[in-house]
Amino acid sequence: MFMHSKSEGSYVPATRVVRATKTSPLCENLSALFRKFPAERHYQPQNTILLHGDTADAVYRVISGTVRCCTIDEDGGRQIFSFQKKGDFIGMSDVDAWHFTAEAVDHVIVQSVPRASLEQELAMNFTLRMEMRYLINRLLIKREHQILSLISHKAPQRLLNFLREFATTRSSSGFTVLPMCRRDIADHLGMTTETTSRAFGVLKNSGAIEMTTPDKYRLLD
Amino acid sequence: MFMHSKSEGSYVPATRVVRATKTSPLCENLSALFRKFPAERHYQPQNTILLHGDTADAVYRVISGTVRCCTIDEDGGRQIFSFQKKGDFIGMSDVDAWHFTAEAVDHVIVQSVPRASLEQELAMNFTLRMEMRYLINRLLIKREHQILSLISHKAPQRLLNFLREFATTRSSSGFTVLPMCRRDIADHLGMTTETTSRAFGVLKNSGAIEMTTPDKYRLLD
DNA sequence: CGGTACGTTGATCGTGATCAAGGGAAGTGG
DNA sequence: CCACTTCCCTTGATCACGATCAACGTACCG
Repeated sequence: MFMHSKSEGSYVPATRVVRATKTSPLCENLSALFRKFPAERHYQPQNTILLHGDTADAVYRVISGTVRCCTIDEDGGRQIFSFQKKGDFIGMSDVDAWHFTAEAVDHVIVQSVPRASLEQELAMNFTLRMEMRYLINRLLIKREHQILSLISHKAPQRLLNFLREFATTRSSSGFTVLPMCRRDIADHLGMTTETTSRAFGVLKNSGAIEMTTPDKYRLLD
Repeated sequence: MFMHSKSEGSYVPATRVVRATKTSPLCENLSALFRKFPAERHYQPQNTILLHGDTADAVYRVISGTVRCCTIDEDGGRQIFSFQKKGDFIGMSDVDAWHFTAEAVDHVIVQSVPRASLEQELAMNFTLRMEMRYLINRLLIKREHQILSLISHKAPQRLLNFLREFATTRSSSGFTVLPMCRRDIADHLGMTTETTSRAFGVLKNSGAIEMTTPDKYRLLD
C-alpha cells in the first residue's frame, strides 16, 4: 500500500524552493541594442527558431510567446533546458555555433541582433559587457539549481517548483496558462508524461494547486 | 529475479558517451595573467578554499591536487558540480559573490589573481575577454550535459562516463588514481555511496574497468 | 467521420534509496 | 603493543518512486 494519499494537505511543500534567481536584471545597454534592430520575426507553433550546430550569427529576444530551448541526445531523448518568454534573451552565451535548438511553443515573435553588431558594441561598451556577464552567470547558476533539483527533489516537488517559477514570470495574479503540452513539461523536468500527469494529480489532491483545465492552474497555500 | 547479471560483457557501454568537451583551450592571455601572480597557496585535505556567499575577490588556478566545487542545499544534500585539477580555473564566472564552495580533496596548491587585477586586464584585453567567454560557455555546456546525463543514463553508465572523462584529464596511460572518496563521487553523480559502490561492481563484472584497489582503476575495451 | 494528438488512469516492473550489517585500514590512548 | 574508535568500502534485504506498457476519453482537423 504505497499509493499517493488522496487526503488533503498531505503533500509537504515549500521550505526548499529553489532560491529564486533575483528579479531579472535591467540590461539597459542590451535592450538599447535590440531597439536598434526593431524588425520582428514570427514563428508558428513547433517551428525551429535556431538549430543546434548552426552558426550563431545572431542573438534573440522574445517579444511574445514561449520558446523552448532544448537538446536531443543520440537516443532520441530530449531535454528542455528552459522556456523563454517575453523579454528573455536567447543565444547570448554561444560564441560560434549554437549548442542547443530553440523552437516556438506557441505563436512566437522575436527580435534579433546580428552577431557582428553585438560584437562591435561589446568591444566598445563596458556596461554591455558586464550585463552579458551577469546574464550568463545567472544562466549557469540556474543550470546548477536544475541539477540540484533533479537530484534532491521528487517529481511532484519539481513540478511545483516549476509551476511557481513559471507563475512569477507569467501571470501577475490569479490563474496561469501553460502554453506547452505535458510532453514539454516532462522533458523539462526529466520525467515521462505519465509521471507529469500524476504529479499534477498529487499537487491538486494535496491542495497545492487548483486547476480548471489541463492548461490553467493557480497556486494555493 | 532482477539482480545484476554477473556474466562477462553484459553491460552495454559506449555509443552514448557525453560528447566530450574539446581539448582544453589554451587561454594564453589568462595564463599570462596568472604568471604575474606566482604566489602559491596550500590547502590540506577537506579545507575550504572559497566559501559560497563570500565576496568573489579573486580567481584561482589549480597548480596541483584536486578541488571539489559544490553547493549544499537546505536539507543538507550536497551536489559536487565538478572536480578541478591541475591547470583548471576556478571562479571565473562569478561577478560579485561565490555561488558555490570550493574545497581541497587532497593536498592542493593554487595560484590566485585578485579580482581587481583581472577586471583591469579584462577592460583592456580583447583576447582575454574572448578566452573568458569561451571558458564560461564551455562551463555552461558542461552543466547541460550533466543534466542530460542525469536524466537519460543509469547509475553504472554515469559512473563510466565520469571515469572516462576523469581518466582523460588525469592519467596519460595505465591506471588512474581516484583522489576522492565514494561519497564525493556519489555526490557528483547524484546517487548514494551504496549505489556508487554497486555501480563499480557492475562495471568490473561487465569488463568495462579493472581495479586493483578501490581508488585505482583502468579502462578496458 | 475516421485519424491523430493530448491528457489521464491503471497495472506491473526495475532502478536505486534506505536500512542494516560487517570487514579493513588508520589513528588514538591505555 | 593492543584495545578502541572511526572512517571508508562493500554487500544484503526491502521498499518507494517513477518508467513502461496498455487502455480510454476528448478535442481538433482534414
